[in-house]
Amino acid sequence: MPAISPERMQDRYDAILDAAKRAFAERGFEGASIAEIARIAQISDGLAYRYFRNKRGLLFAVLQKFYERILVDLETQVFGKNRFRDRLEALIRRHLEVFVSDTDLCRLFIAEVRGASDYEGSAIQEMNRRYTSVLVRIVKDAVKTGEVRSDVNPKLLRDVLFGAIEHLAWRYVNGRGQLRVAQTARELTAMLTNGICVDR
Amino acid sequence: MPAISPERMQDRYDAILDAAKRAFAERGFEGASIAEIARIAQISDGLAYRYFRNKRGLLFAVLQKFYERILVDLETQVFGKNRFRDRLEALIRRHLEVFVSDTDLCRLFIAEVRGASDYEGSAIQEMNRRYTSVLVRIVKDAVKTGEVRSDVNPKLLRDVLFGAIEHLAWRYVNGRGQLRVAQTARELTAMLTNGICVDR
Amino acid sequence: MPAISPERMQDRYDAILDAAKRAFAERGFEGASIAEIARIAQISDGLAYRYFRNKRGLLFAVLQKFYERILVDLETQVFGKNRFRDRLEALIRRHLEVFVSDTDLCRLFIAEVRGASDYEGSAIQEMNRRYTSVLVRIVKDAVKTGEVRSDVNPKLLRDVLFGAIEHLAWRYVNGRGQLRVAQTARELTAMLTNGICVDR
Amino acid sequence: MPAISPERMQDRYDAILDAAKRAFAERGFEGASIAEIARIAQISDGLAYRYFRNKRGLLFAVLQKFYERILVDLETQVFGKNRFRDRLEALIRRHLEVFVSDTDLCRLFIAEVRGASDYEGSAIQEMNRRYTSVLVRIVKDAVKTGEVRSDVNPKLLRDVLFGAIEHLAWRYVNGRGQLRVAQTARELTAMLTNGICVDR
DNA sequence: GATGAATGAGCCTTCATTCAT
DNA sequence: TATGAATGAAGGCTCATTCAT
Repeated sequence: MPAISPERMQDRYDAILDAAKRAFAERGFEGASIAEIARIAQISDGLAYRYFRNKRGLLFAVLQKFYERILVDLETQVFGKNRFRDRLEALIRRHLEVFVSDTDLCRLFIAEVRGASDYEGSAIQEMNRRYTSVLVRIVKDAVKTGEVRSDVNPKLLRDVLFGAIEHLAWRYVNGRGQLRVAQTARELTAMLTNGICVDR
Repeated sequence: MPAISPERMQDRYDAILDAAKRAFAERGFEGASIAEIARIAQISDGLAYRYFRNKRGLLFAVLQKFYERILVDLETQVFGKNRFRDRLEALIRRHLEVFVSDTDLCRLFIAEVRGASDYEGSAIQEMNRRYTSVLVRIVKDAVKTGEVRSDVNPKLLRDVLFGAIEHLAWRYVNGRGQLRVAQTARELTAMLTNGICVDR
Repeated sequence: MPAISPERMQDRYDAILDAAKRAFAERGFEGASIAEIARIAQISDGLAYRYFRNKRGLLFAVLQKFYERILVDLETQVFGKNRFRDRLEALIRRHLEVFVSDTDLCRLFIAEVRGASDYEGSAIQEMNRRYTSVLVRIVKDAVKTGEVRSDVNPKLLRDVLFGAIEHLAWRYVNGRGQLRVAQTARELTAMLTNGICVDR
Repeated sequence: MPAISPERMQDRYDAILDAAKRAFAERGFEGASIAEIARIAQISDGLAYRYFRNKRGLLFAVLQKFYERILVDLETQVFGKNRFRDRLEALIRRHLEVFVSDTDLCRLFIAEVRGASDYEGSAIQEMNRRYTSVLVRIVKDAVKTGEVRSDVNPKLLRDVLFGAIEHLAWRYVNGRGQLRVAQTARELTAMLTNGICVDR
């Protein structure tokens, strides 16, 4: 018989994760302290280290959970459509929406993790790969159906799309300007599918 | 009458800046210490605070100087061409080249400054604006000459292009993969000018 | 009626003691943790505190058991001889052998216990007293038989002998140099019995 | 011109060293904290790290200074005599006196340094070597003059003597029993020079 | 102007021990 | 009896910044 019930352990785990999410979101990784997180979660400092390897592991767990959630959402939205253009626009829209609904977590990932050395080979990187591979899959499908030209480089497109969105969402994430989700999704879809030049 | 000549002051300034550039490039902002920078520049710790407000100001000065240099290079390359496609490809190629020639400074900017709160309203941000506005200018010119469709959103294109390049250069900056400058410039130009779809 | 059989309790006790012996020997007292000992003994952390007062008590129990073993061995060897010189050499040889066969436990005792304040009045100290009193006994016997001068101070001799051996064994215990047991026993016996000076 | 005078630096250095000596002596190495030492020396915590590498370095510096002092004293006393027995007795007496006059430093060295891994190859070890080599020197001299038998192993004698003294002084150092310096010096000298046996 | 000594706040982590289950 | 979750104190060290010289 364990000293505490599995339910309570799970509650603790969730409480710590939630506290960390809030603290990291509000103050960033460096700015937040284990002591603060423990206080919010109403646990002792040391207990955090029983549930998570260290402060960094806590950050990764927060983002892991985040990615699990948005990955399911993305797949649901994208594969609910059949035509490539609809799928692409759905992907763009959904991805933009994440920046609106989870602004702090997005900033956290971009600012504190994606550029760090321990990102390489991490579980977060694997989640990111799965997330962006949704685009690669729909492009490959569309090449088969003839909707997309066969000489298109899917990985370049992936970089273009996710790089572009991150770039334009960054202003919003940092509290300046707004993010017109539907309109941007339409425009970006058109730009990528049709190109910007008059004649070709 | 100053105690030291203006020339010597400038030398000092340059020496500190150069030392900071090296230290920040090698160890990142947090990893570098004022003591180390002072040692490289062969000055005392305290003197650094006479030339720069604080460690952060030193970082900004390093990147300011960097931006001044690459801005001139970009304009030279881009406006040396006449046709829009050539200008676009030149811009992309030049921007990619910067990631190759100044890898550390690019990582520095992306990882340590662009996501920070003090970037907003800073001189660095202004330099970044000037740098990316080169693209906006050539697009507007091309709309006038009929090379680019008039319904293209220049700012969206700017985000797409610079976001895309940053995204694909990030792998290279972090030491994994290589950066095929010429080929990527060609492919990306084609993707943006022609679009990815077969019919439109 | 106990919840577990006395046999099982004894097994537990022995398992913990053995685990502690290994952990302390490998990492020293500070370096070893209760958690590690519990893991080796396949018990929980808390259970260790039912069998031993605390970490320190565990260490003392380990050394207590050790002393019980070497005390019997020493008496067997020493009192198997009749002449004083033979007894003395046997004692020295046996004592030196312990440093070779139980190097880690010797270091543990010397480094972590003998200099500590809680050694005073402890059961370990009592064991040590019994161990060293073997020398005192054979000296007193030898004074009666006329083998040893009656003005010899047995306690001073005890300090000289055990201090000397510890001093010369310390190098060996710490991994530098070797310990020539038989030769050292002979030389040391001669030095103490005959003295170092030519005339007297 | 330095920011503070060399005299003031030396004063600081001495103050820290003295504070450390007191703190270590009273509470042992672990028991003393940098904060406490800094408070006694009336400096800030951080400043201690400018004068000494770390807490361990501080301890070594304290003992280094101690050894320098007692080495000079020992040589003065020992080489003030001519005959071997007088020299030996002077060495023993002087060494015993150190345990009386600098009890805490002796305990510090024995308990906290001599058994530690960083002692090996340290400056302290070198000082210790010089200190004990005084005995080796007088023995070799005495072999030449015929006072000591030529088959005596000087290094074994060194271990016997210093090991013996440490052993018998340990009780005193730990506050139990007293240390009869003159009497012990006489007895020990006799024991070592004449041996303990009646006939040989 | 230049120095570098001095400051002191700040933070992660470990681990012996307790106690609810 | 046994578990192991929970506690929480404790401390060395770094480093940006200031200021006396």
